[in-house]
Amino acid sequence: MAETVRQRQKRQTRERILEAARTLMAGGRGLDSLGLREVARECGLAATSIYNHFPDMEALGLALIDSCCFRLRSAMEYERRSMIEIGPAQAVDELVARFVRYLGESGNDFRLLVQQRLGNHDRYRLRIQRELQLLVDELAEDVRQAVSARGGEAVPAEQEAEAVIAIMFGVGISMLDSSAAACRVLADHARLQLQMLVLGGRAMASGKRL
Amino acid sequence: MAETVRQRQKRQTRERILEAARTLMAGGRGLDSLGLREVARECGLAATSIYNHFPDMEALGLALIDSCCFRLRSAMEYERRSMIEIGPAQAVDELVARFVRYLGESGNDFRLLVQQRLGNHDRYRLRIQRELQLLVDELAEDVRQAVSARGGEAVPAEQEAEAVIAIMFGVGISMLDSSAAACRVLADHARLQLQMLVLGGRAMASGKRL
DNA sequence: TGTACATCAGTGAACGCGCGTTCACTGATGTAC
DNA sequence: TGTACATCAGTGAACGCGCGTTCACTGATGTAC
Repeated sequence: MAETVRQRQKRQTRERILEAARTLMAGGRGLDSLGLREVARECGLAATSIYNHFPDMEALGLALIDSCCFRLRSAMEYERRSMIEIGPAQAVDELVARFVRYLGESGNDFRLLVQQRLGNHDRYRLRIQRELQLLVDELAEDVRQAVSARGGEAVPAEQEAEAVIAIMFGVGISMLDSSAAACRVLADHARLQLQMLVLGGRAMASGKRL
Repeated sequence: MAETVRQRQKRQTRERILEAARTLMAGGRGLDSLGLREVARECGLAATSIYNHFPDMEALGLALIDSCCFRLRSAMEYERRSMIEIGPAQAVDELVARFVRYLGESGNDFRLLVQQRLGNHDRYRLRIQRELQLLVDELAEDVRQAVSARGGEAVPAEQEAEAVIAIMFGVGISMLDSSAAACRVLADHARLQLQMLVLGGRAMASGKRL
């Protein structure tokens, strides 16, 4: 059955609430300090109306985290598709370029996720950890596929993927506070660091050790 | 002139306040949500007494951040000394071992620092960014010295150091939520990832490209 | 050394404020006949 | 199609509570003579 007017309005209001919360988190505030009345004010609702959409503030926070996870996942999943076809050098460039684009569009999401990954709220934290692990797993799988498709030696793919994410996130965090010019420099850093890592993965796969 | 009784007591109370604040931050709460009365309760003082030591809550937060930075710096600075003398393989092991020990002793410090690095409070954030940059700079300098002492080729030291810190922090964050057994596995990951990176740095220094 | 005064860490009451949540209510939308 | 009733998103007042900060005060410690 088609959505009734009431259902549509309710859905739209819910989206307005989440969008308002997302707006308020810009600037790096902790999710701890997000206030119900503040969210209501931001989206032009009475404070109590929020309770028609979320049973309490915790549920609102979780929904916000979920939407951030979804956007991160979408951005990076699209990315990983193309990685198999192009070579490792281009793959690194693509990966960085897309991550930079994601940060430009959803930098505050990223900030929120990394922040809450360390927060005291178990459900938020577990949700984010799971999401990031999926990211690593998918990247590792792609590394495996890409390498085997090109007939290369086996590399420690899972470790390489983990390090790739760590390096990108590290640079990403620095980018959040940087000007556009500084971001370009940081993106160069990320590319170089990832190249270094991938070279090391190859070396290790062909038996080299420190 | 020697410290008077009053001065000593004041200093000790100040330390008690900071220690109480530090205790309360265990478990990953945001610094945003740390309350004055809560801190006072934790260290057995009247709430208003805090104002004899810190002009406001912001100053208390900043002092707390400072003490966390100091402990991180001390832990890692001691580490870096020995890096020049031993080889790269042992240096990686040492680095990871000391970082793991630091996390064991001051895991909550680390959590707080990484969290506030993304916070909305400019002074906190800048202080932490500066501290981490110093860590990277010192590590880069050591990489340069160690490599040149052993007659190796020039490696992109600054980039390597940045990636080393990113990888260690990434693993460190995962360790915060992990059992002792899982931590040992994660430490293995860190070692492998760092070895991979250093191998890649060497390859890159000798002209290899992707 | 003893005394009189100054300093100042710590106290408890009070301030105005915004918090999350509950409640009874309104009125537009949906539904059954 | 028209009507009578049910649903439920949104409202505004009210709750108890803890917040950061101020203030005048106490009494132990420090200092000058």
